[in-house]
Amino acid sequence: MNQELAVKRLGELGHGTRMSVYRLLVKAGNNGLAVGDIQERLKVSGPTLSHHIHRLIGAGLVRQERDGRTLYCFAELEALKDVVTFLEAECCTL
Amino acid sequence: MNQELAVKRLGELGHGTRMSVYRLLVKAGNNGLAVGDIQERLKVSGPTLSHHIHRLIGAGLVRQERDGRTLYCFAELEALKDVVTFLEAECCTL
DNA sequence: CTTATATTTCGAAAATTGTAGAAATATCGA
DNA sequence: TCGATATTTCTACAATTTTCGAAATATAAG
Repeated sequence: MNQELAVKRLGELGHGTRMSVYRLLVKAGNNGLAVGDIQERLKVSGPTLSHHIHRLIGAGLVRQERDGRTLYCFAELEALKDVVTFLEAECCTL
Repeated sequence: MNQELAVKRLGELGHGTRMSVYRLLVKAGNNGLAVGDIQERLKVSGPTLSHHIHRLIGAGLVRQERDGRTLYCFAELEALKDVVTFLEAECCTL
């Protein structure tokens, strides 16, 4: 994990809506959560939610799988764990 | 640690220059680092550096102490540790 | 094939962020 | 007091981000 990637992931999680999306996905676990379900829980428009989800995907923090008309989203837990490892190693006294 | 504060801190660290500043300060430890020394290491103008340092201060991640004409900056390690604790507790499977 | 559902892409406006030159402030030393 | 050093504040501009309505795409069901 290099600084550039860690910074990118931190930046994406440094936004209330995206953090809320990520936490919902973590809680949803292996079942994942449909985009529509996320939208129902957080109150944000479809286009806005889609935008944020795609930023999370771009940072490797979220993955999607389609099932028919429904797109399920999943948290990429390893991606966040790598960030935490980076922070502990590089930012907590050296 | 609530989500709002965690998000704020994550957002501030989600910027290359600010992350570099923070890491330099962590490495500097109890001696801290003068603003001028930071500026010498990272290549960025005074006003820009000042701006970023003040954002880190606003998030509680950095503290300053003046000694004569020199302003020393210090990393607030506990602030980051709290963020890490938040991430581990809230974002790594529940 | 037509309609309904799920989600994205397009396009555009408002807000925020990042940047640095110029000027201002703070402190020291002569 | 005057000049030098350290840093900030002011100001303004460019770039990015955030947001969402409208239109487009994808898939399923009838």
